[in-house]
Amino acid sequence: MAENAKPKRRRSAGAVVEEPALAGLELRPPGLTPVEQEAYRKLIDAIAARRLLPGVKLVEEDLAGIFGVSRERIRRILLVLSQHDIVRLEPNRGAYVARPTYAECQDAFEARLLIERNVVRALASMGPARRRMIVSHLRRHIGAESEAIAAGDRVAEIRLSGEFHLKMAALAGNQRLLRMLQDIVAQMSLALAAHTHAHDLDCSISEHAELLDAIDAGDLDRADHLLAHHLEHMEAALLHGMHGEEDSLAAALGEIRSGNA
Amino acid sequence: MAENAKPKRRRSAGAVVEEPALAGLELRPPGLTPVEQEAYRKLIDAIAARRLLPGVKLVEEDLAGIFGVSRERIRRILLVLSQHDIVRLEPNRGAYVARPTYAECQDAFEARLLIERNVVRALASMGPARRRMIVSHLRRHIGAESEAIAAGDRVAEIRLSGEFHLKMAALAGNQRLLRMLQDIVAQMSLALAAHTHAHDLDCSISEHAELLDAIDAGDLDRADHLLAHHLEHMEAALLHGMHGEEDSLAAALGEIRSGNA
DNA sequence: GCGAACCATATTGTGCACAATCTTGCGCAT
DNA sequence: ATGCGCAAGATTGTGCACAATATGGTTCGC
Repeated sequence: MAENAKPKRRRSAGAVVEEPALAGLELRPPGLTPVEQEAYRKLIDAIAARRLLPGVKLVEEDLAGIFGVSRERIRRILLVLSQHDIVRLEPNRGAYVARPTYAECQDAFEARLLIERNVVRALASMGPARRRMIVSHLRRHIGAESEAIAAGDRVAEIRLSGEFHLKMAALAGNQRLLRMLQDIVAQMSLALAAHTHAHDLDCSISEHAELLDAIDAGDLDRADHLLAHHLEHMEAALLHGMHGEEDSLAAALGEIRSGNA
Repeated sequence: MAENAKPKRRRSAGAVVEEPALAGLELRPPGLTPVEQEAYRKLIDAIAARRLLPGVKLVEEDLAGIFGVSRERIRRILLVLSQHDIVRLEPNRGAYVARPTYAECQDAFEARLLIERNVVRALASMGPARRRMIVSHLRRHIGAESEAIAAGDRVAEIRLSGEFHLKMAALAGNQRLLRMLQDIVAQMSLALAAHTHAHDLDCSISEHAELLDAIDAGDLDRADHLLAHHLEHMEAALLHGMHGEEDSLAAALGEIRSGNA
């Protein structure tokens, strides 16, 4: 009687089911109607897949037309996105896909390392049964990553690579840390798109597999070490790509890559 | 020529100045006009000072009258607050000050411990000169806390106690971690208000002083240990207060303490 | 007397119209 | 030819009016 009003859902998102902890992965910003959440998710997807690049102007009326909703709804969505540092709102000028600065990236990396180390530690120190469950799920995910690479599907590869980290966080069970990481991953995706030219090394899949092995074995130190390496790898690549261009002419010229449609 | 457009600011907020890193303390949600940010800040202040209790209904028109702005502005502010889990927006029912659940508090505590340990570690491992600067600032803050206690100003005491932690984060220099902690502290303030009856031990000031001594001495391990103790102290008190009442009759009855004006 | 449907009121949700602001392109003077 | 100013168009910002929904009390039927 006094239970929640969500009797029978689950088993609707296709492949990602059977594991309740993964339910938190779905983006559900509060205060938005289902229709708005849909559009919100599509925007985030577009960013994760690099279809929306940093600096692109998001014209309200255009978005309204694309998603088939009114301009005020778009307006609310943009406001929410701005709270998560995914969109930059300039007064009287409009909304732009965020272009993270050097300092922001450094901060984000520090936060990410902090969160993910905690996540991996949590996973690796769970009971054997639960750990087996988790590892099995993540191995399947890596399988999907491999397929995407084999098929040459660059977009899917990028998306799945980021999702791997989010799935780990979801499985660790802390909703708050998961949401923090979601924001960070999105921002990092933007930073990589903006400042990295050869983004061949977003996330090497072999490192994912090794990390998973360590978790499987319950080897805390090794898992921690591998993760730290993995992330510092990314950080070095990104921060190197950004080195010196920040707030400089190059960054300004980089803004050219706007252009709608 | 290619520098930022912030030539000479600073030195405007009265007592809290002379330290650039503390500038990040001021709440500035993006996408809100200055007028809206003002109202936003007042709402957060009211929550930090326990003048706004969890579960209280926030009627749009009332707030509009109080702050002297239009209803649509209030609407935007509430949407932003909902993104930070400070306000719960129920469709067609209205906005309510959030009442964190047991699970949310656990997650928040884990995140908080993670962030603050990193903050304290960062502070304690800074160079001697910088460390002296920081410690001096924080000691002055503790002085203010003492005064509030001596004067019997309960409201100021609560506010300053929470602010101590935020100042440490601000001085550590990571903006993103700071903002995360701001959200967590606000939520925790709500949780304490909602579920703790004798909230005499929000934060004991002597623990702040001890922690600061350890940072001053550059004693990483001791600082880390003291912080962990300090927070676990709080956690135990809160989670004990909440034990069993979650989603139960008690929680439902607790909603009675609404009443506007 | 009890319960259920109904209506009045209060509150939130949404679309629209217009105001404010920025951008762009043109023309004019130097 | 170059730079300045101005006007037209495009885009964002805001208030208002009305629709949709929830709430609480009342009345009617059993």
